[in-house]
Amino acid sequence: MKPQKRKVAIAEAAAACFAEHGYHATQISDIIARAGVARGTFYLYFKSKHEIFNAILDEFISTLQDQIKTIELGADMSPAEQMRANVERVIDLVTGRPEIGKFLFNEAVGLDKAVDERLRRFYGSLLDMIEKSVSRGISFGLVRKVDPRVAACIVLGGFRELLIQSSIFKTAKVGRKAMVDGLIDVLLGGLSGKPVLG
Amino acid sequence: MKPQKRKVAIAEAAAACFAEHGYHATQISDIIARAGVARGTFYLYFKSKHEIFNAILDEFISTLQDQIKTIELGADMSPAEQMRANVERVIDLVTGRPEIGKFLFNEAVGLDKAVDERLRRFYGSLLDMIEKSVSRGISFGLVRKVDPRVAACIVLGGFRELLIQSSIFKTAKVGRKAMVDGLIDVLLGGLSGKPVLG
Amino acid sequence: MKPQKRKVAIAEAAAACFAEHGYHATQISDIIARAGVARGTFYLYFKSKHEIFNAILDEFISTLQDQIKTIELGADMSPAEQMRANVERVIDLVTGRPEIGKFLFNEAVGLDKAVDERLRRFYGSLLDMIEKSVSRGISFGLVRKVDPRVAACIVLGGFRELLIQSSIFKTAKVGRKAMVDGLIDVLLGGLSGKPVLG
Amino acid sequence: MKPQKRKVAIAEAAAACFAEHGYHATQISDIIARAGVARGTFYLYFKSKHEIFNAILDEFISTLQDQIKTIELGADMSPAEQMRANVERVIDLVTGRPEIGKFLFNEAVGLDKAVDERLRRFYGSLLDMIEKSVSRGISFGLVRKVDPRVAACIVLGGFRELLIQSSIFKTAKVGRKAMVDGLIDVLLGGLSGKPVLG
DNA sequence: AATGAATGAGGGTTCATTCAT
DNA sequence: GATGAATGAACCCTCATTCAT
Repeated sequence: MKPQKRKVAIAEAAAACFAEHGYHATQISDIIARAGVARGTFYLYFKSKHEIFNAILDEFISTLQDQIKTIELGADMSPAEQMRANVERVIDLVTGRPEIGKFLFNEAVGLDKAVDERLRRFYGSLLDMIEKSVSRGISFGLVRKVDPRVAACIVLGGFRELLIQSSIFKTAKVGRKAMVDGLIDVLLGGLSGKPVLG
Repeated sequence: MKPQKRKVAIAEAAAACFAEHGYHATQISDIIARAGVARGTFYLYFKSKHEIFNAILDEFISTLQDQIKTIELGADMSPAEQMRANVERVIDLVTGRPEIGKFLFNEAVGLDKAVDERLRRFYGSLLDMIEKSVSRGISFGLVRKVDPRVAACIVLGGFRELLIQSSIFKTAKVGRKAMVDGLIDVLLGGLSGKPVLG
Repeated sequence: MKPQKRKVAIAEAAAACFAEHGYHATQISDIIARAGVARGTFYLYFKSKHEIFNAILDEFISTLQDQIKTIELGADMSPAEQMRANVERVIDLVTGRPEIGKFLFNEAVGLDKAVDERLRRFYGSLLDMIEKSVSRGISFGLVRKVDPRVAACIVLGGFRELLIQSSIFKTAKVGRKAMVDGLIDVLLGGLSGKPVLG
Repeated sequence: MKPQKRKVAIAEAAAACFAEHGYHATQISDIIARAGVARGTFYLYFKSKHEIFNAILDEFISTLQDQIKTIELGADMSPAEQMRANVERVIDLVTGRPEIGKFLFNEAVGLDKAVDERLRRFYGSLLDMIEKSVSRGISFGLVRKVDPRVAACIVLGGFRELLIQSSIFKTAKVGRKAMVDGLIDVLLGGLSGKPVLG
């Protein structure tokens, strides 16, 4: 097996272990057993348990990041269509590789200061992006006058919870289309039957 | 110091340590140093590190649970007022005792199967509660026809993210009133200026 | 309760615990629970776990010792009768207070150098006593010419094993009379139907 | 060093420590210091202190057991010769490896219920074996009519005590031949010059 | 590159003993 | 005398990492 292939195989084994049992409950023994390599081999490819975790985290963050495109106003698709496309890509990614969701939404939190900081920055950048889109939407009259930061939190948190419940925990039995439609419907249309706050 | 007081003191020290560094990074030595007791004293009050963590988790869950009342239709307050009161109580709790938020929103996830299951059930029950409220709201014409489960996820996840960002991470500099108003405004009124999806 | 009575009560509780679970498996908590006294009270009467064990051992050794009288030639009873009386007294003691047997035959061995040494000396003195009796018996023509030390070992070990099996483990279902008769019969008469070794 | 050799080396170090200081007084540190391995290495070969103790106990029991052959009537050697051969083999074993005697006669008693039970069963099976031999001896007229269970206890206990005193404690300075001859002489011929109890 | 035996720092827990009340 | 909360030294075991082959 080519070195690069072996490295990927080990990383995949590790990702599966981490996703299944979490960082601390995963031992190097689990990873090498799953990857079918010897203990020493593991350390030929990764300096430490910590390092492989971070490498996986990096890759998952950027993979997820890649699915999310900034919403442009003058593009081919309307902003709503762009938003829908973003949502669909993320849903498809997490549905297809649930370990990414487990990693980024569940396991990696509270592990250590550095990891926490990375995740915080990642979600912070998503929030900033959403906030900016909302602000621009407001200035173009596409979005109601709402607090952009608050709205961004709700969009991000709401979407994440929906993904966790439906794609990871499976407690919300919602199909892909229903998820996208429902998410957009609720976020854009709101819950109230009539205008709120006057 | 009375035994009960000492037990509380140790639990508080532990909660602070767990909130600050997470479960694994917290050593018994940290807890007893913070509580100012000897090693043996800790085990006089708690059987193990695991047990004290669970005890704290239990208490935090029920404290948080206590802030959330089922929304009744025929009560003194209107459903919207009841919802606002719930939101305010939770915000006040987490603002006043941020370690509760850290515990329930961050640290406790991915620790061990039993803890995960407990948190999942807790959030599951919140989701069920919200879902039911939404369903009832729909049947009474107070809420638009939306997917109640999807809506519940968005309400829960949106609220949680807002709390995390504003009360814990402080990246969203939003005051209490702005949080409540913003949350209710966005969730009930939606983002779109005009009706969406027809 | 009078101090002396309390001390005895604690010692009895300890003896029962030691006999039942052995030295190491017995915790101070077990002893005080059984004696119904507080932890501090225990240390008012005994300096340490070690000390109470030794005190009990001492008492048991001397109680057992008291049952064994040196066999005198010119006494009222014949040497055989004196031997029988010794055997009967020991059997009665161990049958009536099996914890003495457990202590002296089982638990106390291998605990620590000092205890081992005490037991060894105790058994050593018994061996010496028996050896002397055998030697005198030989010189008076009451006992065959045998190696007195070897004979002493066999007498002591044989008797002890019989006691252990019948009075403690109950694997040899032998009544008191059968024990005494059997022991004396085998030891004095030997197993062989005809003269051995020429 | 080959793994199997290392395992044996650790076991031997442990056996020496246990024989010298007993189970509880022996620390893992003692064993690994004696074996010249690191702490982790110990646990590579044995799951726990308890396990290595049991492993050694097992081996010693079966080694001892191997020296003792059932006495057959129609064999090449006479029953008396077979008995003598058994005795000689056991004496040689315990003399050559005194730690076996310490283990089986001393240390392992009162350690824990399971160990006690194992030893009890081991000695019980020896007793049964001896008892059967005595019974058969009686029915063939080779042995006097005695209580076979009582006789078995005396044979076993007498032999054990002789071994302890001569090969382990060295308080009975008896050579190998004197031990065998003395033991057989006393057990078969008895102490009394004339028939006892009629 | 690959292996897997060896390492040892580190942490959770126990329990005999002390001491203030 | 009596109490029982507090103490802390001691010890077993784990597991990420190393290194000789």
